[in-house]
Amino acid sequence: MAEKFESDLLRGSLDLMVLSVLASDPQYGYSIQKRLQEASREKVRLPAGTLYPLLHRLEADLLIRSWLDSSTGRQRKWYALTAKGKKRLTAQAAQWQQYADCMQSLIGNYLPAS
Amino acid sequence: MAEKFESDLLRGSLDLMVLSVLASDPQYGYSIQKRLQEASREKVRLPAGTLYPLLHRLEADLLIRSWLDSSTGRQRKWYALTAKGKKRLTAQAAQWQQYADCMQSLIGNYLPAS
DNA sequence: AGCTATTGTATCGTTCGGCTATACATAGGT
DNA sequence: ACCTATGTATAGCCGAACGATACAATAGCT
Repeated sequence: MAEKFESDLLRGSLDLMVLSVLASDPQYGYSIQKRLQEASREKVRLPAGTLYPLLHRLEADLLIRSWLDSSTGRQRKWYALTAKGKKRLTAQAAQWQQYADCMQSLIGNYLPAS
Repeated sequence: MAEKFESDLLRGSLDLMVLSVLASDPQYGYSIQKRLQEASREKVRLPAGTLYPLLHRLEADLLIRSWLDSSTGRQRKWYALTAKGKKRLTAQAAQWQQYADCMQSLIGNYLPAS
């Protein structure tokens, strides 16, 4: 129970996960981490060394934008989806769906009876 | 149409794909390549530089075993699942299903109307 | 006979993302 | 005083997927 997914499984999907978390409302790094953790029932636990470089990449690609909030004593860096990011989210989600369908048809026979 | 999946999406799933292709009957490298290509409707096209190292890894892990067939003039290297490989296949398939469910719940809202 | 595409296996070096380890700082509880 | 949780960040390692390249036998065409 609560054993993490293999790292390589996440590869190529983490961007999509983070974009989807940011879709509903702005978040800061740590809250993204917690949300993902919660939404996946502890199966996705992004180490800081994964999360922050990822956010920097997304921002460099203009998929998200950020601003600092120092008003709360503890400094937080908030992130929000850009228009480009929203487009990317729907595009990536659609592609992921196709990919999942493909995998499903390949491995369907070897899945435990549901 | 027939545009390939991004490489990173495949990452961590390729092992599973190949194992599933080998589950029904033994195959040689080139036939695996073609089967996967066909089963995915051209969306998965494994380059030789990906496929052969992958097969060597699986064999080193004792998930598959191989033998040469030189009787047909053109030399082929056949691969078959080992008992360990079969177990790995079902385990990986189950894990993938969980992962897919997790992704689904995350991105479900941003999927095009089905 | 010569040419080309397909079949078939293999390795080298590059690229790039996720990870561990490390660093630093504030807040709250005991 | 100490420890945990919160919060952001970087450096360096590791390993898988890839493009390029190599080599060889076969099939089909003209």
